[in-house]
Amino acid sequence: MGSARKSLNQRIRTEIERRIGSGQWPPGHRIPPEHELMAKYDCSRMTVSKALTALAQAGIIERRRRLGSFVARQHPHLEQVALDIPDIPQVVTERGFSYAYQERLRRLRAPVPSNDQESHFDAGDRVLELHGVHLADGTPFALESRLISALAAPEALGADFSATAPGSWLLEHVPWTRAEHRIRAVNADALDATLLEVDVGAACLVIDRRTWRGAQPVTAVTQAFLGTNYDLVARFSAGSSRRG
Amino acid sequence: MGSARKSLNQRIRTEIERRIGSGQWPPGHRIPPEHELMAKYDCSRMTVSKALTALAQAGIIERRRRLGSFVARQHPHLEQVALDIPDIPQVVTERGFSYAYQERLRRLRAPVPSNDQESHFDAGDRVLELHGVHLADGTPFALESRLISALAAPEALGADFSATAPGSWLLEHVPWTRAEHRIRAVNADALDATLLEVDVGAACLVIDRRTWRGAQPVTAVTQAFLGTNYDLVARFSAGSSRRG
DNA sequence: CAGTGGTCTAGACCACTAT
DNA sequence: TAGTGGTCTAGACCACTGC
Repeated sequence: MGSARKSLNQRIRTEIERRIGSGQWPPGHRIPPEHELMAKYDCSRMTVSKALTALAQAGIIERRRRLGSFVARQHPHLEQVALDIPDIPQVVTERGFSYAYQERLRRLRAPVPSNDQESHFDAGDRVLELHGVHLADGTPFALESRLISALAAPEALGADFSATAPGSWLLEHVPWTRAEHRIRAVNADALDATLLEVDVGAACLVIDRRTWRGAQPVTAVTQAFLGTNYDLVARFSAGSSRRG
Repeated sequence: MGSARKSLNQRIRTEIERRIGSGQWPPGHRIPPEHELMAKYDCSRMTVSKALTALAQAGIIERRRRLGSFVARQHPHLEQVALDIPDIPQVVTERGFSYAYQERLRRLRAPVPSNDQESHFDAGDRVLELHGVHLADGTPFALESRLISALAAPEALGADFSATAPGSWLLEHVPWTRAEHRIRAVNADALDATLLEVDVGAACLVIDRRTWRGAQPVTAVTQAFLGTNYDLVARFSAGSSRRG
């Protein structure tokens, strides 16, 4: 791939990653200490340190005082990969279909603390409850039931979601800072089956998402996709953890 | 919440994150330039730079020469969250059950290029095909069918997987550097249902995983969980992207 | 041109920990 | 005690880009 147009600390990082990726430096292998790398690359300690610190933050190496730096024995990414959470209108459009959101229910009510999906809302809060169907060329693509905090997003109460689906609207108006997701597989019940136009019992992929803005709960949403319609994709590449 | 025991650059980072998380600095807001932060915290530019660089790498702010640093308008994490991929023996053990892997099939064969899950293997390669059941206290917990490249892991051919499940064995012997995952929902077919001891048609969460070591394909595995048995969990917190 | 970030230097002091 | 990483300083030069 490319070359030269990188900073020195980036080149040091890349070279170490290459040795690890090729197996030349197996898990547990000791990486030369900073002063050796300083000599090898003829640079200051800060530069070496920047490269090694980045590798440590990415979980590729482990650094221990007095002992040195080592190729990580346990890939932390083993259990953590980047998951793409779908923006449904975007997914539908990318597949070449026309997208539409069909609202089925809208009401303002108090949150029910005993319900898992809404237990994070303030007792004094009110939530806008929205049920709807995401359509691709007029055919049901996914079901959505959502709660929006009136405290976090008062403008949502009067918003029109026929042009912009609630999820997209929220992203623009109330960006979140924290999110939790759960991914499940369920058999479609009678209502699901009717709305999705599938047989009762069909396997559906369900995503539960809850978001916060700081400490303030923003939304809780459950989206159901027909199993044969949609897969989630996740991946991990050592070295390009972000900005890839 | 802890305090004091943090480095200065960490405290600067945390304070900026707090202002962003609270909405005090909304998306698009300009963050004070480095020289102002140097004065405010009475420190050198390197220290301020370290804090801001970390925030930029986490996607929380965007930095542009001549213009300054700004709170990111579009959360890159919107569509990317950290997903925990389960290590099945660990999950079972954590739930307080005894774990066992029961091998159902083992054979060496050529990869079938037309099959999606094995198309990444070299035509000249041979794959060890393994089918098995993960048991929790003797009860089926998950099904697994796996292919292991003989080129990447020749020692696997003679390995005994009764003590260590194939996945765990591979982690120790042939760490991967790249992985791809697909998550689906399917209805259990007759065989699945028999092995998992559930009704035909029960919704199952299926994870397809393919891994590489550098350019060398290592393994392809499909794991099926009973929908009511297991949920995947993913989350994102701005600011504690790792190590958290 | 001037203001900003990107990177680097050549030191320094401290914390930690195997020996 | 000695070797290692963690952090910081007080500068420096350069690249980029809006004015």
